[in-house]
Amino acid sequence: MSAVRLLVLGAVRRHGRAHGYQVLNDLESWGAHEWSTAKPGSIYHALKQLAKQGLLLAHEIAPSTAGGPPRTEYEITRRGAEEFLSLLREALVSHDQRMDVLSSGVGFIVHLPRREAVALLEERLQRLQQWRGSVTDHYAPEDGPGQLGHVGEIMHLWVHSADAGAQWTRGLIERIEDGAYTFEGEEEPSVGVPAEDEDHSRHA
Amino acid sequence: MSAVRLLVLGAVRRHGRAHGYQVLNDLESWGAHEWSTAKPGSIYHALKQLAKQGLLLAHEIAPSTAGGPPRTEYEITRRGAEEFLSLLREALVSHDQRMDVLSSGVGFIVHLPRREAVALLEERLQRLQQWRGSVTDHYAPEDGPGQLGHVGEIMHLWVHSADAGAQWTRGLIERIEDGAYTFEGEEEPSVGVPAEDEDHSRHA
DNA sequence: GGTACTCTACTCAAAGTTGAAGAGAAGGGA
DNA sequence: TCCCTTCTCTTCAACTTTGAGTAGAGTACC
Repeated sequence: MSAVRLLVLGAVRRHGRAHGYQVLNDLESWGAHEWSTAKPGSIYHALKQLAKQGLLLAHEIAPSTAGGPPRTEYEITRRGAEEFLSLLREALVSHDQRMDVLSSGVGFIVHLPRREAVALLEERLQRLQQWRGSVTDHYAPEDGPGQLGHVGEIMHLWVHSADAGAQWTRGLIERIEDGAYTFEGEEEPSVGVPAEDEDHSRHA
Repeated sequence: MSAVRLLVLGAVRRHGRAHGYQVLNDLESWGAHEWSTAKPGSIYHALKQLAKQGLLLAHEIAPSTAGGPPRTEYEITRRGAEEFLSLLREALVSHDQRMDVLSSGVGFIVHLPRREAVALLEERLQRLQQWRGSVTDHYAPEDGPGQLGHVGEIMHLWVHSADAGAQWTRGLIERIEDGAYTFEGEEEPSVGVPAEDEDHSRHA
């Protein structure tokens, strides 16, 4: 899964209607050019592909002043919005070793209801755990331990990073459960709100 | 930088001469199919490209039994070996958010002299540190802290992962300095060796 | 001795990514 | 006014990656 689709879809969604350069600027303002593969080429390409697949609707705009490049505005479709949510869920849940996917997911996390966000992050924890197990298995089969030599350092690296990822995820879950940020369907900025009624049965 | 070139070059180097399928199996035996993008398509493609660029030499093998696909064996060239070392150094040093590059680097680290390995990892530490700084800068400019909202979680994620990476790197440096593993130019399996004479001026 | 499975070995079209470049408009100073 | 730079907006060729497909050869069962 590439982060670009999620990023582009999310950016267009925010604007209602946007052309490539706006999307570009949006992503830049989020710092996305630092941590993702979203460069002009990829973005314009993604816009075209998404339009071809019916997830965006392309409107050709004839430039009023005559001259200038033919610009195209894009609008998100119903299917596009669905795809956005589905990519977002996938990004939060999956242990994809590429951090840009996760970062994008975090960037859009407030577009989900608070409860779902927590549930997805908990699913993420489980998958991390499971993957950690599969790594240690793969590198310590029946030949006994310590036979690996320096290649065992690769396993070490992955385990270390899985643990760090899990720790970060737990921190985020905690902050969200404590009422940080404003999620989909919530109105008030949640500063110092007491536990909400509908929320007292978390972890159910 | 893609991990595939390094991986393929390293695999061919080990064998002296290898065809695509051997490389594939090699990588699989290192678990590389789990943590890298090295799939059959990428590997065959990389072999062809590397040959085209003069880093590998292609030998067409006419199949003895007549029939079967036309297989090609590859041999590493002098320039290929140089490129291998250069990619390896880059992989160890660069903070490339893709872990497959680092993993490949670790997998080949013993093909460098012990001293150089340590030096490169120390360089890596510095770069991580520097990058960590640039992330916190980007997300906390002049608008005062705490204005970020949930997007600040992205920064949190990156900082967390930079710290985890640094910690792992320090651990590896320590193990290497303590004599673990056998590096380029060393003969004996280094169990319990005392500090070597040529090595007492590390950190110079 | 057929048929089903797995292993060896490679190819290809479609999609994604990179890095550079193109071309008009807008500002600003000599 | 003319030139220079910077900003807006997009395209393109070259390269890489993906995911599925092709195809022969061993082997193993019943």
